[in-house]
Parts: sequence; structure tokens; C-alpha cells
Amino acid sequence: MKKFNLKPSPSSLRQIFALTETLNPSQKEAVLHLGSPLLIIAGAGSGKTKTLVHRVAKLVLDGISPERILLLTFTRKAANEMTKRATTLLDDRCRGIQGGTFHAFAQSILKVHAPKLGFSTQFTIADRGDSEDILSLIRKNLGLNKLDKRFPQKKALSAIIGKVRNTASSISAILNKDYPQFSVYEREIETIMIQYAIQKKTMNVMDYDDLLLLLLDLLKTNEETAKFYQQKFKHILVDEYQDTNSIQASIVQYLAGLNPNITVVGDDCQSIYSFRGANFKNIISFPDLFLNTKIIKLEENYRTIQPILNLTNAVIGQAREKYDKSLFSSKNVGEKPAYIETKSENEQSQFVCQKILELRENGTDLNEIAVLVRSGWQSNDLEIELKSHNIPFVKYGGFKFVETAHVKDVVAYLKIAFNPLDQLSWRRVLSLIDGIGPKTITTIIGEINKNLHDPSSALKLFSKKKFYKELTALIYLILSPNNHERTAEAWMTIVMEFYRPIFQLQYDDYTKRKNDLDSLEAISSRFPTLEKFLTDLSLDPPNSSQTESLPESQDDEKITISTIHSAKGLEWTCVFILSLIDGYLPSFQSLGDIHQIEEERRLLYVALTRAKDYLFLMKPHLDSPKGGYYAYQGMQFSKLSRFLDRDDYKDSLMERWSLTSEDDDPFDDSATNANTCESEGIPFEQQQSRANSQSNASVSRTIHKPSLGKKKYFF
DNA sequence: TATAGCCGATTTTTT
DNA sequence: ATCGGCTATA
Repeated sequence: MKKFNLKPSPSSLRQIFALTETLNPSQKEAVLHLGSPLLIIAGAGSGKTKTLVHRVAKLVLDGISPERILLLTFTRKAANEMTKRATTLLDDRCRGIQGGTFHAFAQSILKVHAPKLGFSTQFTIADRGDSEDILSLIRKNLGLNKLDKRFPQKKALSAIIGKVRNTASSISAILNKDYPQFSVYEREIETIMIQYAIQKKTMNVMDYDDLLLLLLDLLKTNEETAKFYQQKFKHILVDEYQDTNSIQASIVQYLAGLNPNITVVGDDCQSIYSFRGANFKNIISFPDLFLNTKIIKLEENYRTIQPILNLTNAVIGQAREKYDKSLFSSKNVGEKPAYIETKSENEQSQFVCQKILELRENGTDLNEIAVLVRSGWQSNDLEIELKSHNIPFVKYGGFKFVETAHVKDVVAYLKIAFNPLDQLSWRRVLSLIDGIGPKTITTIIGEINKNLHDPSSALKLFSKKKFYKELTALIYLILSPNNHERTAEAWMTIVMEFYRPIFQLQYDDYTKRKNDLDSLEAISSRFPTLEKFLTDLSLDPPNSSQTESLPESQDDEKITISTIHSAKGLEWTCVFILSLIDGYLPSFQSLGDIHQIEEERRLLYVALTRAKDYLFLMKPHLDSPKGGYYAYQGMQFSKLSRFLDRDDYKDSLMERWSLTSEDDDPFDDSATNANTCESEGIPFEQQQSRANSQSNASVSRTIHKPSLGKKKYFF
């Protein structure tokens, strides 16, 4: 019956030929392979996305209906990007491809099947803050806060439980390995875990891990459903497979069933998510899970010039677990990576700003410039400096504005409007009313839950309290009968009306915070329903600074600031990596564990391989680190990252000190800087080299060896 | 019972 | 800088 479908028509043969024309032999093989599972080991910049896009387009061209192709990616951005590229490459059919992150995909399936798992289809998603708050409540209710020996706080609890669930390990194993100080509390933590699961069910919320675990559970225990999806998806493609954990791997396995049309792509050198339970061995063992796996390696790098690759290869070559990979490039010309030491964090920022202005003078598009950091706050100083130079930027990674208190407040109203069982959000909004505290909240929630459809009798109980009026207004606002017909935007308007007076009383800096609420309102207009809005806020939370960093320039040229994690899969002509200090990268939290240090090395590798033509490695000398934790610890980090501090790398690096602008001299405030320097014993050469730099010369300078990694405690 | 204010402990990276 | 637990006060 389908015979005629199996053979592509001559015209589509021609199209397939055209499609593969620009590919190298391995890429072409990967695009055309059919009939057995496919593992593509793709080095950084080896055209992985291109290959995947072509493969998808080719499948569509083969006549596979797009909604039967499932493309799982790491971020939603990546999914959209690929769909877009495939559409450009082929045609609009590609828009129909099913895809997204594992979490978003899981959500969409669970939305339909939630009742089978003891949830209602109205479930909402608990983000990290929410699940921590649930844990904190349980902790308090169980009286675990009044013990002699310290009991883990909500953050630690959440981390422990997350790890247990994501790696399918026992509590004791995780405690012994990562939290030996809490080993005595194995029983208590188990109780909390059980309570946590119960709480989530009664509140009808799922956390991020639930999305994956419940989907797996559904596929495992529900043969009908599993079969349905196995038949639905003719082809499954998974990107960034090295960052999947064993649960995600199992999901893939169950989705595929006996279907051999499964393609996974990844690079074991770029596995940087072990804190989420990811295991790069997943990708190595893929052929054990899927019979007859065809393995294709892509090793030619099309992104980065050879002088930079020499360094990246050297860095990954030092890895403890040896990777069978060495990238080569046909782009042999270009400059070696530049290594720049500065005497302060602010000087680092100034150097970057100046270099950016210089690059723009020379015609580099600002969109082709990125600044990468290990953790979000490490770019704080730079952000201020960029603003003062009027250089526009977007920031990815780090703080999300959904995590700020005032946005959480508003979202809590929205959440209970959609899912009135969400007691946690009730707690939040109730505590905003004057005169209502923890005890009253518990009674109110108890009374209201007795009859959600008619809260009037419950409300009578509080008629003599001073908060009665406000409480009544809130309850009728939320539980009004027509509330499911409202759009997300309409809900925002209604909620803001109620919240605005509370908001202005609550925060004395409310004019600043107001901006966030305005952006939230703007974002809400993009979603047809409250549910879509809420889901998206949890699964693809917008970044805080995206809206706030828009200086004069009207064109949309912006540089990118990003955490290394969020920069994965992206590339820029020019890349700066900030604060390459031992203790920052590798982060000092990782120093106790060899595997974690190795992951930090891969992190550096990921950062280095984002660059196409120019790479600037920055190392400031930090006498008083600004980051909250470091400041608190009074720690001092000043030694170059151990991954780069090797004599044999000298050849790969260009040592230089080139601050060349006259009118916008970054050292205008040098008087103060020099004083602090001297008083803290910084050698005089630095000031000399500064003098040199002012005469417009690119100077190879004496490298100052700072006091090596000594911890310094104040007081 | 609610809230303000103080002290000590704890912070990476993301869906 | 923020959380969590404690105390004093309304």
C-alpha cells in the first residue's frame, strides 16, 4: 500500500543531492544513514548542527511527515534555531517538526496523561525555588530544625534529593560521597523525600525532575501509551547527548522501542552538566543500548582557526580520562590566543570595553563578540563598565528575573488562579496581607480547601479580623467562576491591580522593581492562555538583564555576555573569557573532587572552542573579590587557572599588553589604582607597562607572579 | 500571633 | 547578599 512512498521521486533525489552538496563525506554519511541507530560523535565546531539540520530536512524530503519526527535538544533556543534552519534549507514543512527540551516535551505528554499518574491536567511546575520552599516547610513541620547537630537547609536538601533522583542512587551513597557531614540524617532525609512526593501530589505540582521521572514512569508502566508514542515518532533525534542523564537515556529508549531510527549527537569532551546527573559515559555506552549502532565521527573543525585550536587541543589533551579526539582546522592563518593580566577586576572590564570599541572601529559586528564567565555574577563589574561606555549587551545565564521576590509574588497569584491546589503559592500571597502570618495561613488554607467552589462559609470565620476585607477580595478575585476564559494578559492586569498597593508598601525600592513587572506584563501578552504563560516561565525563564540593558543605539547590535554553560553550542568571531583564576575556573567548590575538576576542564574547553578568530584570556589580580561568597570567605584568588598555567603552553599563547586608545584612556583613574597597588605590594613593573601602553605600543610585559593562591582572611 | 531585627551559616553551572 | 532561627515587642 505504501510502496510508492518508499522510493523517492527523481526530483526529490535531485533535491537530496543538492542538500548534501555542501557537506563533507562524514557529514553526508550521517545525513543519509538509514536503517539502524546512529551515533554521531561531533567535535566542537564540526558542523554538528548543520548535519542535524540537513538530516532532518532530508527525512522530510523522504516523505516522513514532520510531526512524526522528534528532535530533542538542550534548550528551546536550539530547537527553534534548528527548525528555522531546516525551514530555510527546505521549506515550511519543517516547521511541523516536534521538538524542544526533554522537560518541555515531557510536560506536553504529561499534560495529556497526568490523571494516569495521580495528577490532574491542571498541574503546574515547581521551579527550584518552589521545591526548596516545599522542602523547607516539611523540614519545619517535622521539627527537624531543632536538632543538636545541624540539619541540611533547604538548598542542600534540594541538592541531595535531586542528585538521588537523577542518578538513581541511594540516599546513603549520595550522602557518603558528597555530603558526609549529613550522613547521620539518612533516615530523616528519606522521610522528607516521601513527604515531598506526597505534598507535590496534593498540591498538583511537579518539579523538574518529576517531569522526566513521571514521563519515564508513564512509558514504563503504561504499555498502551508507550506504544502510541513509539508508533507516532518514526524518527527520534537527540542533540547534546553527552549531557543527558540516565533517566533521559531511558526515556529515549522507551520512546524508540524497537524502532531503529534513532540518532544521537554529542561530544564527550563537552559534557558539563554532571551536577544535574548527566553522565558523559551515556554517549560512550549508547551502542550497548542500541543494537547495530552506526558510529560516525566528525573531527574537522570549521569554526576555529588552527592557532586557537592548538591551545584547545592541548587543554583537553591534559584531561585525565583521555579523549580520542584532536580537532584540526583548515583555517591556518590568524592570531594566537591573547593572554592578558590586569591588576584588578575593573581593569579587566576596562580592557574588554576598550577592545570591543576597537573591534567595532575595525568593522566587527557587536553580535560577533561574546564575553564568557564561569558564573553569572562574575560579569557584574563589566556590565557597569559596558553601560558607562554605552556598549549594548544581552546576558544569558545567571540570575533569572523570575527568581526575584516581586516577580515571584505576581507569579504566585497567577499560579493559584490556574491551579488553586497550589498551597505554596497560596502561602505566598496570603502572607502579603497585613496581619496574616504562618499560623493564620494554615487555618485559612485548611478552611478554603473544604470547599473550593464556595469559599463564603470559610470566609465567615474570619469576618471579625482586620484582614477580612482584603482576604475576601483576594479569594473572590482568584476563585471567580469565569477565570479560565481570561487570557494571560488579562490575568496580569487583574492581579497587578490587586498587588500594586501591596507591592509599593512591601518594597521601598519599588520604582526599580517596577521594571521587572512591566516586562512580565509585556511577556504575558505573547501567550494565549495562562497555562502556556506559566509553563513557559518555568521551562524557559527569561533573563533579567535582557530588558534592562538597552542604551541609546537603536540598531540591535549587541555583544553577548554569557555563562559558559549557556554558551554551549554557540559561536562568535571574538571571545573574551574573564577571570581565568584558579578557584574561579576550576571553581573552588570543585577542588575536592577529581571528577569535578575534570568537568571544569571540559568547561574551559567548551569556552575556548566558542571562538572563531579571536580569543582573549583574561586574568585579573583580585585582592578583594567582589562575589558575595568569596567576599564573605575573605578568600583571595590570584593564581592563573591550573589548566592554563603550564610552561609548555607558552608557545600557544601570545603574551601581550595592548591598551592603545588615547582619548578614552582606561587608566584615567590610575592615580587611585596605583596607590592601592603599591600599598598592597604589587611590583612596580606594572606601572611601567602602563606607561608603555599609553604610548600606543603593543608591549610584551613582564608577567607579575602574584602571591600564589593563598587564602587571606580578614579581621 | 505577627513582625522586626539580630546573628550565624551558606551560595556554581540549568531545565 | 540571603536564609533560618532566635528574641523582644506589639
